[in-house]
Amino acid sequence: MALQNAFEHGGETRDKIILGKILGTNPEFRNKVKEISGDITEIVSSINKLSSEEQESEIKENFPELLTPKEKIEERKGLPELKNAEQGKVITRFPPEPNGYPHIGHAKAAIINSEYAKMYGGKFILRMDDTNPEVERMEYHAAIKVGLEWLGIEFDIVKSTSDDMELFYEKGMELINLGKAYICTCKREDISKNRRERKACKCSMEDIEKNKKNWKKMNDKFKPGDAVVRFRGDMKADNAVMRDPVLFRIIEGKHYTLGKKYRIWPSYDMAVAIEDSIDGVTHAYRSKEFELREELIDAILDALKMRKPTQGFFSRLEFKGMPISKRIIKPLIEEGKVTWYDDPRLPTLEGLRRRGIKPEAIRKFIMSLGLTKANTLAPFDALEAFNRKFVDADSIRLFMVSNAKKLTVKNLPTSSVEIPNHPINDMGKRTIEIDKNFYISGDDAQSIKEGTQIRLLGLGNIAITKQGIELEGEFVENGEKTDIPKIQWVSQKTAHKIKMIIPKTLFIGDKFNEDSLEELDVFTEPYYLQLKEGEEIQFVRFGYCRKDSQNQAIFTHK
RNA sequence: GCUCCUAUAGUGUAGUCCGGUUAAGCAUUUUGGCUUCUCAAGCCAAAGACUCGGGUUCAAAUCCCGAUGGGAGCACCA
Repeated sequence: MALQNAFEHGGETRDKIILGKILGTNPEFRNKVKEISGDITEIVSSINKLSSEEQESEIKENFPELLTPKEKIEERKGLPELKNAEQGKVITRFPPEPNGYPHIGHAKAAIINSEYAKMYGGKFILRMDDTNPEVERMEYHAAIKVGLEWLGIEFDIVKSTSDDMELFYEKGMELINLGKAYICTCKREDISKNRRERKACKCSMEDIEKNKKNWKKMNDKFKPGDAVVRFRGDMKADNAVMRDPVLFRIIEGKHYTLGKKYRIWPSYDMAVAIEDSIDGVTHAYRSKEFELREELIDAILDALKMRKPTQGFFSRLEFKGMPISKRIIKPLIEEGKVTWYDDPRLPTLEGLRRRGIKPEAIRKFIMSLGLTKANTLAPFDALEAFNRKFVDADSIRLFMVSNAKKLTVKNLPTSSVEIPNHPINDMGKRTIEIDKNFYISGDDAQSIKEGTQIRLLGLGNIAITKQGIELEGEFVENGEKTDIPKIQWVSQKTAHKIKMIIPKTLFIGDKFNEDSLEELDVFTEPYYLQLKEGEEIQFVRFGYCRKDSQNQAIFTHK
């Protein structure tokens, strides 16, 4: 063994390493460490005296099997195992609030939870967490559904938290009757101040009868802000969330599905605790800003003697320079700095879709990030790499020239060429009508020298006879030379002009990048018009792009 | 300020729970090479990491203590 190690590490080994290896493979030696370590030191020093050639021949002679390369360790596939999980009995859930457009962060929560359900052959619930009528809208509700559908996520149950309003009241009443909750009529600022200073207010001293009366008053007399229901936690707790948090409050706004039917609404903690418990959720995973709520949710369920789910947390996912929060995106839209939530510079699902990112790539990408709690500020190119793999196999290759320069070619033998749509896969061919007038890219035109040859891809070699603002060339019969620039081209007579949109990082540091959207006028082949909207294409030597419309393409990535 | 979470190559992670069979695996990025009528894809190779300081131990990325960096909570938002 020592011999092998020495050989693998440049002819030198160390006794500590060998000792570790022996104890690792043969745990029975672990209580005899003292006895064997002397032997090891001896063996190691004798081996280190040998030259590496001697070591090698020694191995060949006595232990030839050691020379076969070591097998690589296999990496764990998929997500880490769940605690307390039983095959077939796992229920997970994704509870978005319909208060905005879905983004990559939603995708992470939805994908992780749905993967877990799949992994254990369990069920997956979509629950619209709609307990704040002031900010929720049908528009967002619909957008979330569309986004999830696009991602290819399937649900066994779809519901809304507000379906269970009567149950919340029932449980709220129960908590009041148990003395585990009380009505607080203090001012908002005082509550906040007391929580900060860990002081109880006198409302918390009121008896159950008074609380019951006040609960009724919340339904009719009290105005929003006059009274809230608070959980009797522990005002001295280190975890600030436990300092008598709000369970119910009065909101008079119109709910997007229930209208004005209710005016007392449960808070997040109350709603999540009850819902997860009655929905049978076994594992509740959410992003880690909720970590402190774990204790509270358990406490609420304990007080009600209800079943508790296993909770877990993962880091938030954001991209460098791509804001996720409505607080930042909304003003950008209002100022016209981005067009809408589907702007390809945005990490919204709509934005990613429009940019040409495939749902499978998002799924793979998110799975690759794992369940870490360390902050993830992923670079976009990691997502791009996954996407490229999905997109490459069935992206039609088309010619496109930017900053077009004219090229006139003499002696062309044909008036049309047939070009395959994909270099490897059979995706058919297209025929391009040509005459002597071409466009080539400005960058290429500049680097070409007079008197040299170039190859127009799919067409043949051209000897350049004149360089300048416009180029001239002559067709070369047996264009066998391959060690020359090979460039894409477009026929002038059929050239189709489109706008190429290149999205870039939206923010540099925390400053809006004024050059985050580059627009180019480019020419492509008429075949572009026959492609479906939304199709992914690769403009040869330029990159992958998504057809946005007949006159516009969006650059996806290299 | 108080409380909690977190720290592995340029980047993202595996390994950490239960210390040794791995002088740290994978992906991405970068750089070379092969292949090619694309600067794509594919194939091969190279480069590159355990935040710092103590402690425990024969042995620490792994356990303990401390420091430092990053994030979150301290809402009648979720």
